[in-house]
Amino acid sequence: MPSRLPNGSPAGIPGRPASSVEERLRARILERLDELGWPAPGELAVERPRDPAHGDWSSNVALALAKPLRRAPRAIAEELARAWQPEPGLVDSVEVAGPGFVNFRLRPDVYASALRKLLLDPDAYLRSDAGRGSSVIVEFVSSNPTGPLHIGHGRNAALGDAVASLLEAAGWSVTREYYFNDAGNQMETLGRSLQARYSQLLDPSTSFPEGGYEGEYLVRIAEELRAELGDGLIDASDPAASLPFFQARAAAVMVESIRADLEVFGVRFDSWFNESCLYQEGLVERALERLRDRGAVYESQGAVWFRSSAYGDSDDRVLVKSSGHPTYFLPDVAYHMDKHERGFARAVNVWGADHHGYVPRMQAAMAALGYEPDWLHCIVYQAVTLLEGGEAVKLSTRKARFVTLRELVQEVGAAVARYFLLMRRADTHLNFDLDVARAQSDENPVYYVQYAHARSQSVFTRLLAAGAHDARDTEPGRLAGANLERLILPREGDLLKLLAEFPDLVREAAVAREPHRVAGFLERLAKEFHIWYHEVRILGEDVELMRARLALARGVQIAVRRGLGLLGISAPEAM
RNA sequence: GCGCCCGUAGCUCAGAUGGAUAGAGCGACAGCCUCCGGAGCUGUAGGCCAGAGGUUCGAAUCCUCUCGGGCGCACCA
Repeated sequence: MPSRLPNGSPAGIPGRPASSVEERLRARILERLDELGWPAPGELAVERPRDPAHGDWSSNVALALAKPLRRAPRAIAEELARAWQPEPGLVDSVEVAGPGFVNFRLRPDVYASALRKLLLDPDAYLRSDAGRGSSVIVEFVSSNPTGPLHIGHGRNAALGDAVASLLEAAGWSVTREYYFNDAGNQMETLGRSLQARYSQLLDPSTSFPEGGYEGEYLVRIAEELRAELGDGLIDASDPAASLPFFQARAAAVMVESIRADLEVFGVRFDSWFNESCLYQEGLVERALERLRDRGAVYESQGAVWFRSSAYGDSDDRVLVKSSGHPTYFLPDVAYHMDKHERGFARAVNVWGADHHGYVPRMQAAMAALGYEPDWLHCIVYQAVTLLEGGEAVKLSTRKARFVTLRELVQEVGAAVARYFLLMRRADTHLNFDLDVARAQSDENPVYYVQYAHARSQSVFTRLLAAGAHDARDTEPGRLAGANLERLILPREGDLLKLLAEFPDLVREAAVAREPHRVAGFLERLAKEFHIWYHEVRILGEDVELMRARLALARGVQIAVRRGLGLLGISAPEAM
């Protein structure tokens, strides 16, 4: 995954959409440097300046070349601007400003043709080639089925799914996988807890195990069990004999319930992976052997250790306890080895902040196994605080006072829940304000974006209702043929430029694995759309102008729908 | 004690690979519906980017330290 893209070949820089305006301008700049006999700078910034007075696009090329050329940046910029040949295709004017910025204004038809491409084939328009078709496995949620999913799992699910979608848009072949720890002693505790709940139905004085899962959901499962199979599930002379049954039952019910919760949330996995398979197929032992072969393992005090400190971790880690049982870590290494052996070119994990300490040891294991340093990427997200009435609602699986993901979705809807969980950077703490999420008002940013989509739809509906046009006149393919030169208002230019940024934004968000950038873009786009909508009348007597404006509205609508789609959020045609 | 994340407007947060005068939403205040959806639009106020040094043409951004907040430091998972 190139986080930094090579500047070498003007013809086609890998990873950038070939059709993107930024890409074309970047290529053109590099051509000019080549003509002048100047080197390409190591890092070339081409970006949209905040201040429109600085042009459509701006580059730091002269500043970056100041050192290698040993000349003043301003002089370099001026020479570059002078050498710029008049050209029909892309650049309209070049200016030098400030300490040596080179500012470009592009020909309007550049943006018009970008809109046409968006209308004709949105998939192709948005698709970049950063992934080049190679495969990546995105593992997320992977919560142990000891209780219902809560809002923290929701952040994980929303992030993992959105990152997966972004990677797909960036040209990766993506597998979404859920890793299910069905072999650990948490599952045993779960079984014991269920068994105790069942016993309590028969004899309320039965004690509940220390550290058990106290949630109400286990009482319900116990009641179902009793209704279904009666009172005789526990042999009084040998209570332990029934434990595996309760464990299996509890696990099966919980997994199904998690799957259903995720379904309601709009998240589906391609694959569910059971930890127990790793043991059954001997992968755990093989992982240990592989580490041993590489000289990364030693024994001490009756335990087997991984020399992780030799691979960047702060301490060595136990793989096999002196009891002879593996730690949690060893099967996890085996699991990642399995991902690698399944042929994935990259792996992405989505982990809660409470696991951030495991990143160095897992990376150490990957290094010891000889994998590329960036084969595994861990996205670590910070905690979610649920606020209601200005107060934090405490979350705790064990103590059972919490709002489940399912309740949250029922309360505010999947769209709002997902948007709120994705609109902030993963590495900041997230305050999820239930009161704002519940509000169907201008407090709620989701509706602002969705409204842009619904609002443009209503224009098409209105047009058709008037009777003079048929449905084909509102089709994107048809509208691509509109005379877009009629879009001469500054607002229309702003919208067109914003739409032209979209492909690069999607690629950058994918490469950085940061879905919140998409949310930010959608809010900007919706804002520009609403301003424009307020300023102009789309439907009117001048049919040519109307068609141009319909094309723009359609382009915005498609971009909003695609962007929301990347976040796993619906784009309603009416609200 | 050590490690990771965070500290930007009253609140919640963006600020891309260091770039030009620090941004948005909400809240507050003042406005806009004979007009395609007012879940909208316009304007005003609000900042020593936690603090102190350093690197450089240039720092909210990189480095060091201090102070705050969160999380993690198991032969648990």
